[in-house]
Amino acid sequence: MAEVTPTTRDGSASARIAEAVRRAILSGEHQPGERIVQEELAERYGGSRIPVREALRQLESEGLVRLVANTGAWVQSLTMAQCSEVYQTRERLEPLLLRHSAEHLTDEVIHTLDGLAQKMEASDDIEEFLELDRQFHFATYRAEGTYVLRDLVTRLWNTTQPYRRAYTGLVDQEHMRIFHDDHHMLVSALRDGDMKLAEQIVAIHIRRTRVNLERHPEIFPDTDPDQE
Amino acid sequence: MAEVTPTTRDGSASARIAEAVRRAILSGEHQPGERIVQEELAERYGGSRIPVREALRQLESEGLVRLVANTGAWVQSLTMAQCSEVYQTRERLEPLLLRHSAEHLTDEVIHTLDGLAQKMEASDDIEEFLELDRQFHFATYRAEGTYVLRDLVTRLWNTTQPYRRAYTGLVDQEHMRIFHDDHHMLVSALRDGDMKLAEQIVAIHIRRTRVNLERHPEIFPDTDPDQE
DNA sequence: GGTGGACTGATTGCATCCAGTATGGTGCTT
DNA sequence: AAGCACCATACTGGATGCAATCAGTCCACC
Repeated sequence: MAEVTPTTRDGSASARIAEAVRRAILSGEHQPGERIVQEELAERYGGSRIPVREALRQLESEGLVRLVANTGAWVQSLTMAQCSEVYQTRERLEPLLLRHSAEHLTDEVIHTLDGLAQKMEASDDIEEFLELDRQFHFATYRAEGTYVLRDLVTRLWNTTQPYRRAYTGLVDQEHMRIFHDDHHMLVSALRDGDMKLAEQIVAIHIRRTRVNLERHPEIFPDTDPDQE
Repeated sequence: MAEVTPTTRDGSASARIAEAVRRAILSGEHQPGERIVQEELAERYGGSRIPVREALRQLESEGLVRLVANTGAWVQSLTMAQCSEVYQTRERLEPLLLRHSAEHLTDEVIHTLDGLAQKMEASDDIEEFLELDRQFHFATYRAEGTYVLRDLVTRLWNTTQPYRRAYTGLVDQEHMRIFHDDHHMLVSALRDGDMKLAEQIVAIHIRRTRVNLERHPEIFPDTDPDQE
């Protein structure tokens, strides 16, 4: 999986564990709402509970894990409203990030994008599809120099990953067709260097996905047990 | 100081320390680039280094602290480019947050806003000014139910606080006049229920501050020692 | 039979202790 | 005198162990 880590600066155990748990959550190995026991992670990744706890703190700050004092940790689950909120945030931020990336989108990058878009269209495996989709969009986000915005967007993608997975399993041919069309249109706009259009396409693409997600309340938890 | 905590869910030592250090950074007690020694914090807040380390991990994730493995922790410092990036992000997000808050902006809230705007105009103390400014804007952000977006905005405010402080000390009468006018116009638009205008004012207000900040490169660190 | 309370097992939170690593200073070499 | 290597010190990273807290269960009582 690519582009999963928002902010890792050291190679210590706690960072390693944070990365591993993050991947486990994003890959669907740990489902939203699932309990996380410190000692299990410690044993699994070979260490004591100390680095595990630090990793969980970090993941909590990233919105992937929910900690309750003296009680435990759970994989964060979002209500539909919260998920929608994240998507609305992405609608605003990703066009901005794309704009910052404009100068780095060389012919070579665009060629890669084209390849990814086609490969995605040929894919019939959900996990592969999700991974390609992620690679595609982040390939367009190459803003360099500073990383605040890309980190932010990465986190937003991460927190909504489980619902993207659930939704992808439900989507019909017609919507999938439109989804792929968006990608091809984006590649085309970028090839023409029409950044204004590209930004609009990204915003619409995200919004389209959000609206579709909102049509499937069944993939979200029924009640929202006061998880602030 | 109000509205400082983005995501605190427990009352344990590590959460208490995180809160205290966060406040110390935001209040200017700890300057960007300043070294943070775990043991000093442990002694100061009464505890061992374990909860201190967890607190630092959390603050790192919030962008207030920078950790380097086996070396130490520093108060995060931003380059001008990074600071500008945060402001551009705010330009996109705060109007969205304001829109979500619309239904909660009762007459009473607007009266409070008006009071804050006037009090700010009368203030000649930088710290008081900064605090009032924060209170003013967050009083307009009352979106309830979900908190992702408000947490995000809180974090963005937090990471740029030191530079807002430095800039406030430099600003001249003319710019200050415009700054206050923005606030009064915002109150007026909210009073009229003209949310579209209100959103525009917020965006312009943030952009104006960003542009002014960019005119003062001297408040940012000269070099940017590869702090990713 | 249902409800309330006490107990027990499991798990978290934290402190102490030890090992590993980076930094700064000193002395030696060229 | 300048540069380099080495060493000592201070700090961080992690493991173990103990106290505190929560959840789930069983039993008594209504």
